[in-house]
Amino acid sequence: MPELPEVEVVRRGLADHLVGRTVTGVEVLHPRAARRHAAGDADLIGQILGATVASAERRGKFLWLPLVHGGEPPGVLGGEPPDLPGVLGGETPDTAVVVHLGMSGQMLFGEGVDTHLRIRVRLDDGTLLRFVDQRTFGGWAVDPLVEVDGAALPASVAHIARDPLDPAFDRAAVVAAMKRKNTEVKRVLLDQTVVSGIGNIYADEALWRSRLHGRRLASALTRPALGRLLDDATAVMREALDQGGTSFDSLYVNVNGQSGYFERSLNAYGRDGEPCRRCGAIMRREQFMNRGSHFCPHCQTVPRR
DNA sequence: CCCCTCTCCTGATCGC
DNA sequence: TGCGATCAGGAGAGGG
Repeated sequence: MPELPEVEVVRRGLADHLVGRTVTGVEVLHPRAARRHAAGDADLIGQILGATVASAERRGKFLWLPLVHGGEPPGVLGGEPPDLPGVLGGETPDTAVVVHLGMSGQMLFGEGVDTHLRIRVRLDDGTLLRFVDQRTFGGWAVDPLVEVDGAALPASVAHIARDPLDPAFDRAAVVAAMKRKNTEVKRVLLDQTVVSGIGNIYADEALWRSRLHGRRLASALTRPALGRLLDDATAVMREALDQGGTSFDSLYVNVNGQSGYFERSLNAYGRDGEPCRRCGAIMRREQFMNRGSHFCPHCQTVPRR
């Protein structure tokens, strides 16, 4: 399940391979991959074809590729990277391809035969970019870029809060927003309009580190406790990103398991029935929000309610 | 506005 | 061996 660290690994790979490249071919092979593009497959293709990728951006779990359209390819044909981020050949992008990996999406470079190939893009240097997605929860769309709070965001990403790795992330404001929520704290961690990038795995890990049960009410926790929880979520995602750099190939993220990180470093997710690494109590799993929640019943006491 | 439930999808796995 | 049921969950639509 790609959450912030896995998506950031993908973003870096896209930045390395796509910036300055011009799209010479696009095929949409499965209608669900373009369902978020309201104007339809043909329009999506038309907006990407011939465009040049200016950069590779991310907020939370959303990726996007700002596009420069028309005319001369920018002066990077000799391989010179653009020196102004987000600006290529003097043009400012006003649209972007938004990519969400959903549950199982992968962005892969090179020729390949994939059962779940959804979109293929040919680039001006001859390479092929493949969007492969088994469960089809992911997809692509082309959106106008809009300015929100000093950031240029695709319209469909405008409602997503900054993530903890964003230099402009406002920790105090997020803690205050968490405190205002009259709902269980795990819901708040997963609410991408409060803080983005955290999914089910890192929510469980952060709650374990903070010794909090996810069903505790956010509004009943102290601001310092909420701050520590946010810091724990940030730390676990940073550590995962660090390990992602070594245990994942930068372009071939295995979202279905078997990475070094998932084998070694998870303390909560998927460890039900095993001893807590802190106290030895047997970890438990319960249903919450139609998904699994993993916790230590000794370290993370269940609220009465 | 706020909160919460449901739905989309397909491969792996399990029990009979 | 086959087959149906269950499970996994990000995000948004829609209900209360």
